[in-house]
Amino acid sequence: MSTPSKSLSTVYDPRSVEKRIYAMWENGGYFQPRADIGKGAYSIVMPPPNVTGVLHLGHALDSTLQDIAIRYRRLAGYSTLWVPGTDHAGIATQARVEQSLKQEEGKTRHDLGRENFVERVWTWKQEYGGTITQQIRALGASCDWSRERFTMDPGLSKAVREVFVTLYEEGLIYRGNRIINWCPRCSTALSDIEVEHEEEKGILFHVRYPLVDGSGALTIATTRPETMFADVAVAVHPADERYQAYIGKELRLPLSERTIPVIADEYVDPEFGTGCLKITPAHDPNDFEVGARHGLPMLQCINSDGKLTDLAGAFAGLSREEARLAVANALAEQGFLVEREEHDHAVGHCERCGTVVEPFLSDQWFVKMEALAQPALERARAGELTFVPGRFGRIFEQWLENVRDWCISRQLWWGHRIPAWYCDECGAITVSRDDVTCCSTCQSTRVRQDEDVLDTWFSSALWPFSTMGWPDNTADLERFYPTSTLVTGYDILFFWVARMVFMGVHFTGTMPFQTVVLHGLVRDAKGQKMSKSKGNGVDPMDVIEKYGADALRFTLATNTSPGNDQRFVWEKVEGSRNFINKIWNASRFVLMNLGDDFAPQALRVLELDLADQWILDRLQATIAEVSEHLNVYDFGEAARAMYDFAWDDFCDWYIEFAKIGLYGEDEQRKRSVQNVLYTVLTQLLTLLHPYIPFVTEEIWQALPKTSGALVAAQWPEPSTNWENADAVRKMSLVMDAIRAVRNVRAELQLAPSKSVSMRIECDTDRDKALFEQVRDMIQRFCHADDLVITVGGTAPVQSATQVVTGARIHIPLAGLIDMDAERERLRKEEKRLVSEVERLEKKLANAGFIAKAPADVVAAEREKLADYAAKLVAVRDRITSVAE
RNA sequence: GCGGCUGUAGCUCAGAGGGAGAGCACCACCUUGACACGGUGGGGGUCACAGGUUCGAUUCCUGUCAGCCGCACCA
Repeated sequence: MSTPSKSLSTVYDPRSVEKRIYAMWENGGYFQPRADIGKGAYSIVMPPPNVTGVLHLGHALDSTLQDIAIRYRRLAGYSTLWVPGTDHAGIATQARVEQSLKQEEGKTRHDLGRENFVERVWTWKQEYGGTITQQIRALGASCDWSRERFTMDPGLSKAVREVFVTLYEEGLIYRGNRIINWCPRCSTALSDIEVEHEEEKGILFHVRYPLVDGSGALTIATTRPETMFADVAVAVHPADERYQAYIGKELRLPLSERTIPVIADEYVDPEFGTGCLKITPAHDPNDFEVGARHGLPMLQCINSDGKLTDLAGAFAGLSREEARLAVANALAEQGFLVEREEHDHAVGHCERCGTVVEPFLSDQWFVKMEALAQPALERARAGELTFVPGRFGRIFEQWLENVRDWCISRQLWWGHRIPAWYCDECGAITVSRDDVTCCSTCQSTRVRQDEDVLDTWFSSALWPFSTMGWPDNTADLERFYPTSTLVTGYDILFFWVARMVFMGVHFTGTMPFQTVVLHGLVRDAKGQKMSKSKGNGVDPMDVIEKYGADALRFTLATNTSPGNDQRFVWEKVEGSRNFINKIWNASRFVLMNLGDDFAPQALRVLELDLADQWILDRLQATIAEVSEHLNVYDFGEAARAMYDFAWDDFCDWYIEFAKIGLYGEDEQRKRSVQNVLYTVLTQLLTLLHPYIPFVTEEIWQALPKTSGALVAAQWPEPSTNWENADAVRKMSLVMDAIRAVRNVRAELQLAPSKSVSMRIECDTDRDKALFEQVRDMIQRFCHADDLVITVGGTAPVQSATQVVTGARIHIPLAGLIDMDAERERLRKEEKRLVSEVERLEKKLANAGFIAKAPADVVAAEREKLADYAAKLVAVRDRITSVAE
């Protein structure tokens, strides 16, 4: 094992560390829930990525946030379980295997046959299924791989069957001939939410349909003239005076010899188009309803492959797109086309392949939503589910209030085959938990199983409990279900979260999780969505390769704010890498200064000096702040608190203060500082561990007397013993003084290496005592070889002067100082102070403010005014004494 | 049409009813015994606009404008 030490590189190298550390954790069983229940159970199920997919930044963000939540609870003493797994991703996986089949062998799945094809997909899964889980490991995810699940595992398949059959028996799953969303390219039905609507420019064709009796014509308006061969009526609004006389008459459908009736239906909007609506029940969901109301026939003129049927006569065989033009032209030639009007409308596209979705009449299986949505809704409204951020709760409820039945059958081969068998003898349907060999009605053995499989989201909806062994009553289910938190992107709120909720409520009687944390998308540097087609994607594995997993994690977690998108910028990763390197080097510093014989001891308050007291106060405040943010899943804010403490307070200030004690002669002082350094570092590493687990573990392993692994260490408690407002107040004065001197040095261009003399004139003996106490710090930080501290007195004219609370700091610079510049600087300072004083005087002169503002606010403002006023007096004095 | 998000420094973004913040970029200085993936100092913002509530608003409310996103869609 490499140890950070003097002999080692000053730059942390994640590549030499991460694999080894991960293997140590995984082989050590650290990711499995501890046996003793400790503070209680805390569990998360991982949103299962596509088994044959590769990791993208969205997964990386999602996994990082989950890992932070899990590692935090593990350190805090909970028995934690994070269940990983993958999803069979029906359409995507099938499409990929079909593609390779085509490329390599020039075959289609139909050439292979169902059984062989499915076997081929399983082989594919064996071969590529491990990629993404390996990538999740590379990220450092502390999930329990011994419990890894796949949606098509026997256990989970059993759960799917149980749910399907139960819902069928309850009448909540039914088979029906209805209009569904059909993707002609994927050749399967889709649910409503798998359709993406996009605004497109279209044409509204006005077409004249002549009356059979020759007494005139009605003009309908349609964007889809190619569907007119399946028209079965023209509808007008019953109250539309223009068309009263036409209701009940027959029209002759142009381009075909059929006649269709004019009907009246409230659905028609008289204001739109011509007020006459052609009714095509098999090709439009609204027309389907109208047709059903009026008992109209359902004719189909477009097939499942998107081409026109024989019903279209001469147009049969054309694609939908070709037919639209051809039909419009034919209508124009024959004088039926009255007008072409530009018309913007939203067109549905297949979420997966982008093909325009066809409303298609077919036999499909549906989940009846009302009975499932209602109880879920009631529980959500009763506050049984917490959303972070809260606004998603309303969006979630609105969706559940309006859901329509869920089409769950897919015309694919890869997935959970629908457990329904049709009898060729009597036509009955047998739905069963076990495979069926004979009809449950007539006992015939001439039964065949439904060809379709279930929507992948059907099995995902059961994930929180199916992964735990449901429907069996397992120990895990008992202990870890319902789960504590679900972390996922807001983009699958409806697809996944909502469905888990109603399935969980229905089948387990409880919400499947208590809290849902929704994060945003990771976009590219310009704010655009990353996509393969745009080629703007960033591979997380490249980031890990170049900067380490910790840097990637820290970048993603730091730049997240609840529910909002973030942009991926390489410079941010660089910043994270730099921070990690800073931690590494601060640790090296501590290690090389502890000495070989170091044994941590309890801190003895009396031995602590001001800087020690200050850093411990800051530490406990940081612990409290980080814990509070993590408790409410505010990952970004927690990270910021740690970053500021680590870099500013610990590295920039405390380590520099510590050097005084460390390099001094006082052995006891030295021990004391070593103990403080050790305490702060170990606790800081623990705080940081959920975000940057690798580097913190690596350092932890090198620290003396740390037993075991950091992954299983203890989260620090903020200790009230370390609260020390007095030390903080004093230190902030000291730091102000140091900054003031640095400022003078920089402005007067005094090289840092050039030492100076200093004279601090205090207002009171108390102030003098304070500066005497921190004399070493001031001299070291200001590089002052000579420091005089007095009460009152007069400084030489040839000095640069800074005024701080309670004192004036003079740096005598006879001959070196441009007094004109110094006077200018003082006047600038005077101006600043005057404006502050005026602002506060105005505020305090306001009677309303004095009367109504809280007393402590008024007091604080008065104190500020007094401070500024005193400084102003001092600055003016100085201006007078340096006047020419 | 309904609903939501965003608008703060050149860039990317935090923040909060009471003196405008960070990182990066920029300028100047510094090889000080953890770190140049570093240190010190500095410049830079009417917190989109207009009203309202309040002693006090960049923060809360309403509206406007701009950008983005859901949901529902009338052919």
